Amino acid sequence: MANIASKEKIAQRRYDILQAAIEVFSSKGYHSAGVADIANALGIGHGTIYRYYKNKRDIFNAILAELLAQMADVVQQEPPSTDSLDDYRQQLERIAAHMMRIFQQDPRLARIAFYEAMSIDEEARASVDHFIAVFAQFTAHYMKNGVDKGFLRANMNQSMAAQLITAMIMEAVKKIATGKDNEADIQQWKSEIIHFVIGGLSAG
Amino acid sequence: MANIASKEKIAQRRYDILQAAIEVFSSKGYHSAGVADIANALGIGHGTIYRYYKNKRDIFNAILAELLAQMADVVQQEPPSTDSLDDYRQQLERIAAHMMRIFQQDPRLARIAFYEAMSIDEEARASVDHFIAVFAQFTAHYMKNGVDKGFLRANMNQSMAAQLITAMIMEAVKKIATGKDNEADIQQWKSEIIHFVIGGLSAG
Amino acid sequence: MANIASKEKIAQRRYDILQAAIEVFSSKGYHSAGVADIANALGIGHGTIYRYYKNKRDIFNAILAELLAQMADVVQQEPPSTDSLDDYRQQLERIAAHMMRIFQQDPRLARIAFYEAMSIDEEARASVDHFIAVFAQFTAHYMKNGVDKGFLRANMNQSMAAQLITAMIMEAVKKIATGKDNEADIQQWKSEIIHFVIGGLSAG
Amino acid sequence: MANIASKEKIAQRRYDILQAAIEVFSSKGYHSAGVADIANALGIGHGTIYRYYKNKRDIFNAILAELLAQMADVVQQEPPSTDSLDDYRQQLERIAAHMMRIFQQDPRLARIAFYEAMSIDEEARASVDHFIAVFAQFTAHYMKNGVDKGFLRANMNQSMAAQLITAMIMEAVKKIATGKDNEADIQQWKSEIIHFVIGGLSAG
DNA sequence: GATGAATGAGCCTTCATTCAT
DNA sequence: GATGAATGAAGGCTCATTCAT
Repeated sequence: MANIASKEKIAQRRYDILQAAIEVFSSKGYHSAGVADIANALGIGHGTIYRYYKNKRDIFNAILAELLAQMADVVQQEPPSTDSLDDYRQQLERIAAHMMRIFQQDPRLARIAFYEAMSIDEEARASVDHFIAVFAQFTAHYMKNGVDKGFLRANMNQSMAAQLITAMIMEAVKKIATGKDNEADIQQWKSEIIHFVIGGLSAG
Repeated sequence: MANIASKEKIAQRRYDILQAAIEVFSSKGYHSAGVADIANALGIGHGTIYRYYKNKRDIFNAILAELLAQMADVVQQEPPSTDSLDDYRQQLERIAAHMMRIFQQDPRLARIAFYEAMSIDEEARASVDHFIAVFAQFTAHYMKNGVDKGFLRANMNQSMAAQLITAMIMEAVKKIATGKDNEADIQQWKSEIIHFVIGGLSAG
Repeated sequence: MANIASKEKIAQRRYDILQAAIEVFSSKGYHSAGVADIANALGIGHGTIYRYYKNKRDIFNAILAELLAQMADVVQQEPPSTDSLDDYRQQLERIAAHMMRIFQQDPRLARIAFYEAMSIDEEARASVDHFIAVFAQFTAHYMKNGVDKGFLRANMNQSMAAQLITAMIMEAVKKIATGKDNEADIQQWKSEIIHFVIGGLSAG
Repeated sequence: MANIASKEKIAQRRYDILQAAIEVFSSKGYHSAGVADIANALGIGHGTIYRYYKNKRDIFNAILAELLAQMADVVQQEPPSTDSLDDYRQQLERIAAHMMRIFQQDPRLARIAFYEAMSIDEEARASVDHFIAVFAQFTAHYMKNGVDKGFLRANMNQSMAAQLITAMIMEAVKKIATGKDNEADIQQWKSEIIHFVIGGLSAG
């Protein structure tokens, strides 16, 4: 029992550190932020941090992993295929909405994933790139399904198209995280993306 | 005469340092790269660097400024308006091609502009963001023209649409810089973007 | 309790660093001395120094402030006025003796206050100059009292006379700190100063 | 002939550099001043300086040597002995006046001799100290003469008294150089010093 | 378990000096 | 003779990480 309580406490501490680190990394940037800044934000000794994370880099990893897992959920919750253009449109809307919601809830994550992670080291960048690639692969998969079923046009480079759609979604995500876009704006971002995708991809 | 020769030499040295810095910054990242690395790459003393640039940050600024100027040329060389959907399509193609060419010629610049610059400090990030915003404004302007002339649909958020187009172009640019895409791939990227834009925006 | 012990330790460390810095600054000079020299003298890492003082200059400031405070005590412990030439003579003796004792105990301080401080920057110099000025003002004040009470001659420039007395005391101080003067020498220095002052200032 | 002209030119250049160095060293301080600052002040290349002086330290040496020589003149022009208290008083006045004039003409020298020189290295400090000692020895010599001839009291430490007189003169010199004392002030400084010395030393 | 004192690798930057032109 | 480009020693300072308490 004590063990369980202890485990919960540990988990809580790890979580608290992560939250503080998100705040610190997103406001000062990974390189300018010090481990001591994170500890200060929590009112704990900075040595304590090292009892929960191997090092500064490890904290960032944890943030990133958690965020990427959250983002991965977006596609994993989707049915692997749709049966009509309208179905696909709705799926696209759900995915975009879901993705935007993550960053609307915690806009600081956008800076961490899209800016800081890209300049720490090869591994961090690869980690994000890999997620984006996987996301794009899902998208490509949806499109292949649409082509196979005939509701999307065949003469496209599915991979590239998927990457462009992904880029549009990510762009909207960044803008929503960065700016002060409200719910109506989010609807518009989705609407504009849908226009491009449906208009650009639909068969005939 | 001596003065002219000297000025040329100085310009050459500044250029050499910039090139070495591009290599070093893009391969190790701004933060991990030292001024000494740049000097070593050139086989000169690191003190010499400071005769040509105020400090490490100043070198990065120069790289960024040069690159953004090059990118700004892309839209500044374009006519401010087009008269038909086909004209617009061609303009879009030119812009995308031009932009991709810059990074195809020196792919290292992509990492510098899109990754490193975002994590150095507020100023560097703002500098890139501002360029992107201006670029998107040009795009928005082209679209307003199309709406006014009736060859683009009126029911769009011009600003958002412009930003999404910009995001697609930048995405293609990054991919071309990062990957080993050849001329054919570049054609395809353009083609896919055109499909999205024309399909998604055209009237009727 | 732990806190108190900690505070004591911190105070001790600050004191140790100050002592080492006095040694290093007085033997090599402020400019030639490195923070690493101070750390080496203590057998500690140089980074440790920065936990106790903001920077090299701050260490010097602390030494100087401490010394000037000690010197300020000399006059602040004196009664503001005396009633006879003999009283005044005795006061002068006390002041000179007190001042000389400070530097006899730690001769290295003389170099720091009178030589190094003068060449670090405007602020350090002003700091010493200000102290000297205040000291001279006290002296001038004592003299005005003597003139008012009639035991010192009226036809003098009190400010200048005070500055000259101060200069004599400081000169003796420097000589005592620099040389290997013993107790007897100190008595003589005092005696000679008294001769000048009493002989030069006494009324009638 | 060409040689003579050349020698004159060289001498002129050395002199110009010295003057510029006096300005630069006295305004920024020896350590903060760069060789380039001196060259800039003259509008010449900083490499040129090294054709006239071995190094930065050598320039300072030259300034100091020149100044000390000038100061040495003050006592060397004096008769080795005087025959009455009044003669001695007049000699003292001449010496003080002469010394003050040097620094009134070029107040920048005060900072160089009394402040900067003390913190460069052992040699520079020794150089100034040696001059002061020699100056004090002359003064002591004058006093021994006075004691021998009976117009100065015998019960004094001639060396210390001489050093105190020297200190007073140097103090007045510094004040005159630092402040904006006019001719009348200079007279007063002399007057106050005389009062101390004559009052403090005269026999009976 | 928590703490924060200690550490030193590492990096930017300055500037006196040299020397090829 | 004059120049200023090049150099690299030198040093101040930061901060991630360790570990004794």
